[in-house]
Amino acid sequence: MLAHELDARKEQILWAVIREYVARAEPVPSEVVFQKYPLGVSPATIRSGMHALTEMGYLHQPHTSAGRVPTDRAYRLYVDRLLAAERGSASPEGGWRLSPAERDRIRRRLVAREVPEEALEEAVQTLASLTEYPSVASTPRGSRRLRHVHLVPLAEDRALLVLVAEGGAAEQRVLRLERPASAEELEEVSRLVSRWLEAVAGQVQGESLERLAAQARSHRELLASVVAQLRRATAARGSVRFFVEGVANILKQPEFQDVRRARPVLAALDRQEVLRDVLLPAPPEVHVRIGRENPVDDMRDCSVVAAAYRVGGRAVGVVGVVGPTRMPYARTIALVRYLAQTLSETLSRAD
Amino acid sequence: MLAHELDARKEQILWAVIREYVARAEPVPSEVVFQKYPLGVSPATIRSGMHALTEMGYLHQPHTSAGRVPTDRAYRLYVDRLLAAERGSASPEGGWRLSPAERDRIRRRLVAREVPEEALEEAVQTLASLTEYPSVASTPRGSRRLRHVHLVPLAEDRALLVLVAEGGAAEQRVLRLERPASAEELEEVSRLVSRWLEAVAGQVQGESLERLAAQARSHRELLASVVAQLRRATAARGSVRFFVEGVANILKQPEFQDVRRARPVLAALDRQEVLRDVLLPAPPEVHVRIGRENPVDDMRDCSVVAAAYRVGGRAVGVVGVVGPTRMPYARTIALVRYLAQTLSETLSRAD
DNA sequence: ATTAGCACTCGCGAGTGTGGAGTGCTAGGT
DNA sequence: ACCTAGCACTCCACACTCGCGAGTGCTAAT
Repeated sequence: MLAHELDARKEQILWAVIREYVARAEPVPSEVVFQKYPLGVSPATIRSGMHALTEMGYLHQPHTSAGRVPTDRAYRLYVDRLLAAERGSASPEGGWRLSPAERDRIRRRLVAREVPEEALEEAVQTLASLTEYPSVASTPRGSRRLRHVHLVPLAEDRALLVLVAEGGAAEQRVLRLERPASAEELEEVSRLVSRWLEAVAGQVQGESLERLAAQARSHRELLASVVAQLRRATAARGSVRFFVEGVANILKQPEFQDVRRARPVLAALDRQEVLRDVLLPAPPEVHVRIGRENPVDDMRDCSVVAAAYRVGGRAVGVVGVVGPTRMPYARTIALVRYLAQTLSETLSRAD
Repeated sequence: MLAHELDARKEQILWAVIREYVARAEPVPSEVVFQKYPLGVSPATIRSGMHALTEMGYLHQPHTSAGRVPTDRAYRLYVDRLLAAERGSASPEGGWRLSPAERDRIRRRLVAREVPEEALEEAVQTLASLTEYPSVASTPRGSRRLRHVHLVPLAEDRALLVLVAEGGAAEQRVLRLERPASAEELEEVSRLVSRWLEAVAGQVQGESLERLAAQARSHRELLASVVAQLRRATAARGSVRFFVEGVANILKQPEFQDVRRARPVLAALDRQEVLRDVLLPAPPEVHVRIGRENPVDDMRDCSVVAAAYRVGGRAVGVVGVVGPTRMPYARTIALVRYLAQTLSETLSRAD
């Protein structure tokens, strides 16, 4: 930690190297910075700045006669500045505005997706095609509070159990009946359970469910099945699945031309538990994880940009992309943020 | 087509080259065949046989001083023989028996998956881990015949529309109500629509739905929403999604070490419409598509082994794997077949 | 018809040389 | 004190050669 503060010139040089490297994917020499970025000083001076930045850990030099490459640390500083600048002013200096055309494209693809799954699928597809990175979304984590249940007769030996959660999300389970039940009986049990759910304010817990089962002897078997399914359902509601799209995009990136680099990343994207670790601890605002900041070692060459989406004001899931650390952060952040926001609106409307 | 019939020796040589190439992933020289496969003739004779097979289009020689590689045509012949042999006898010569341990592993992972989605997810995961190839399953194509519907009150302005299809599969949609409806009204409309569905034997078509809407003036708006959702739902029921798992596996294969070869395949696996083309026309029995037999050009270096799974006797979806053409077909076929069968049982039981 | 022997071809990896890119340093200028 | 031009130095990337080894196809012998 030689110097936390970079003087103005070093910062200019650093920004230049980052921008240039993001575009070229190759080490950036002083000459290029000199020509493309009007810093008003000669290549030699730029070199000396780059030298200092290298010692400070912001730049890396693959070998003696190579240009410089930004480190994770450089990107981190850059992104922090970016986000700070955005918060600072309405029309931020370092910010990025999506073109109206793109905004429109996103909106169009997401409106009128009634079924949440479809909306999510559409969302990751859109994100993957706009960013050209693998894109991921988690399924909404439903409220664990159930509001009421409904039993719908299907056949003599089967009924459909409809669970309605707080917020209106519904879910269904097929119930096998040990002995045939009349429509009236089903109706009665539905009402019984629903009333009870209201009574305990929707908080369903194992033991209380047992008590309920014990209470109503007359419908013993039927209630037992319902309880069993309720328990499974509440357990399952905690679990999250992921929609992933565009994994092949990662192979377009020059840094992943070597299969040995690409495979760990692709393998990680295949594993649900990895996605959980990488994506889920995303705070409501846009979140950026750069290189080794990722909790999974296989992702050390990647950055994750993610944002939570909301249903009815509550953050219930996450959308994001996984790309190389060399990434146009401003644009990616803007895209992910806008997509999360649009998705939130879509889902809140449908639900 | 110089000779459709291969004499016994040529066939022996061809089988040897195939088996050896599947194991080594490198061109097979006559010497290796001579040492590992007791054909009772010298390398020189084997060479002459290989030469003939090359002219017949069953083997390929990458360059002058290289061994031989099987062509698509060779694999096709091999697989045809394999399947024919299986049909011929109970304990087939070229057949492959899964070990009891593996059968057990498959069964264990699939039993007691109530929700079809979970079962499919589990199925592709299992298949991917056993074969080490990308694995795919299509969601069950539901019957388009609806049996009855149920409206469940959610809030003042919303109701849940539960659609029950022939066979018992159910599906739900959230209905927004333009004006509040009483529980009784919902009940009445449910019954109305259901009765009508029975009347037309569950065959729902656009125009008839219109007529229905016209009939019952008293619930005009409510019916209109229901009809709209019904139409969407029947449209959606035709659509199929795919579960894909283990795509990174393809990068383990030596033939896909070059990103330029791997990318088209991974990109194809990302595209739903490609999966549709490649997988869906699978007849009930196990189906094998080798190399250029695939309808998609990007898959020309791959083979697809797929089998339909059934619910209640009706083939409703497909599971399969995508691997290199160099593939242990006997084992892969056995795995896919057994998995499809087990999945069928699981789903038929749950549904 | 099969086989041993052999000449021939071709791919592959090691080793080498060279051009060029980009730096770091230093001496001199403002 | 800071900047810059010039230059020596380092090291990579690429091309080129060379020789080895692998595996074949042919031929002549059985």
